[in-house]
Amino acid sequence: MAVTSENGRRTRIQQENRERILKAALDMFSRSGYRGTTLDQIAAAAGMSKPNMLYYFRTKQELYQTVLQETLDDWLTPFAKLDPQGDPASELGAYISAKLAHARINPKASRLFANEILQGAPLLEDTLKGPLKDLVETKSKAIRTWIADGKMAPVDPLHLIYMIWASTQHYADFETQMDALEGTEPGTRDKRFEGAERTLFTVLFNGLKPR
Amino acid sequence: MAVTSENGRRTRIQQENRERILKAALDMFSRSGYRGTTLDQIAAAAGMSKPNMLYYFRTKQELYQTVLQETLDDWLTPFAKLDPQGDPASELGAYISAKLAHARINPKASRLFANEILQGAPLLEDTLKGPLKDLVETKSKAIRTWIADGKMAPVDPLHLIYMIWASTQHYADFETQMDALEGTEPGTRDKRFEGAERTLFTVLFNGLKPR
DNA sequence: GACAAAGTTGACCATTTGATCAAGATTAAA
DNA sequence: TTTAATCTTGATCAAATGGTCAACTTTGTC
Repeated sequence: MAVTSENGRRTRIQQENRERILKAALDMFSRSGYRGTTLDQIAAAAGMSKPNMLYYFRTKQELYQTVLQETLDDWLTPFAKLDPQGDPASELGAYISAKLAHARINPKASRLFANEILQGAPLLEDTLKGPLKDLVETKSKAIRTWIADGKMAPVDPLHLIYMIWASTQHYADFETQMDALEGTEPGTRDKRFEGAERTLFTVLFNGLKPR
Repeated sequence: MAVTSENGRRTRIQQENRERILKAALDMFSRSGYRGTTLDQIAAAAGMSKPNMLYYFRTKQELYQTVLQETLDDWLTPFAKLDPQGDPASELGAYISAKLAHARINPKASRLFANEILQGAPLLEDTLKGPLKDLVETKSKAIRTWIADGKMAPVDPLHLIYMIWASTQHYADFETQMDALEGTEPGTRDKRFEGAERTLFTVLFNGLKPR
């Protein structure tokens, strides 16, 4: 018997437990990767027995894919909002801010995603080659238009996008390294994100000014 | 009996086999991480039996640490070469080129490193908090001097360093994503690295011009 | 060529881990 | 309160995996 009835409705308990499990799974998978995480760990973190957890997600794969899919949606949203009608400074600025906010608020999602890409993205291939690719092409076109209109310096849109992704996600994915370099006194993390935004704005805006 | 004699000298066979094992280990660990890689896989990739491999590296940990340490040295070298006496454009330019070259030629080393940081860098903590931290502080000082001398725009050195690390390493760590977005026809990869260098130079140099 | 050291591996072991199952406990609708 | 569906878990299993060992082969030195 499936855990959700045919009509797809979920009981109160299902709702709560699925949520607890997915949260625990994100915690563990984002830190240790798929193979590095055990079902026992997730079950313990979710505060229930392993068989009970497997009552909600039948296999480790299914659990992992569910977590991954949910984080991926978060990841795509801000990029889709980039508006070709706006001007580059405010649009790219808003995008950078959104990406940094995501790295600050939900670093685990970013790490899970990074982990998956590092392993060769076996489960992400379809999304990357489909929806993401389409999105990238659309946004690249917008950037090219901005350039043609003399609103920003001529740079390859693709590499500009990579640069923004890289230097924002870095604050989530490499947080361990930054903590080691800067220490972890309270407040350090917030200051870091402020500094990141200031520096990215300075470099990118001056760097992309039309000339 | 240890695999290397007390005098630390290695036989011809030891030399060759260690090298083969380390290469195979880097291949596997960089793709699948520590937990995701099995000794059987590494032994097979190295073309020898598992017990024989364990004759050269007594445990999986020891093998992993050896690989990690070797890649780490590569990672640190170009950064150490950044010369405060030079001018920012040529020094940072050379550094960016070196980092991109490293990402192009040895992406596996970069991925192994990224993997380790993502997992919380349990084995790298000492290096990060010691040698790397010292290096970062030294180079930050150099950048601050450049700024004080009016040779470049005022930006937080730490975040500038992060930005350079992020946007160069990205070309190794997220290669899978880029391949999915751009396809994998022959030549694509080389063109990508050219475009990366061009774009990074444009954005960073214009972005960091003194004003 | 003799022989000690170095190198090699099939067979095996103990532990970990994803998954199953039967049996019991809880929940909610009537 | 009854009862069927839902929820929960201890016990258990089979496969995978890190590591050991004894026996055998190869290498290099005299």
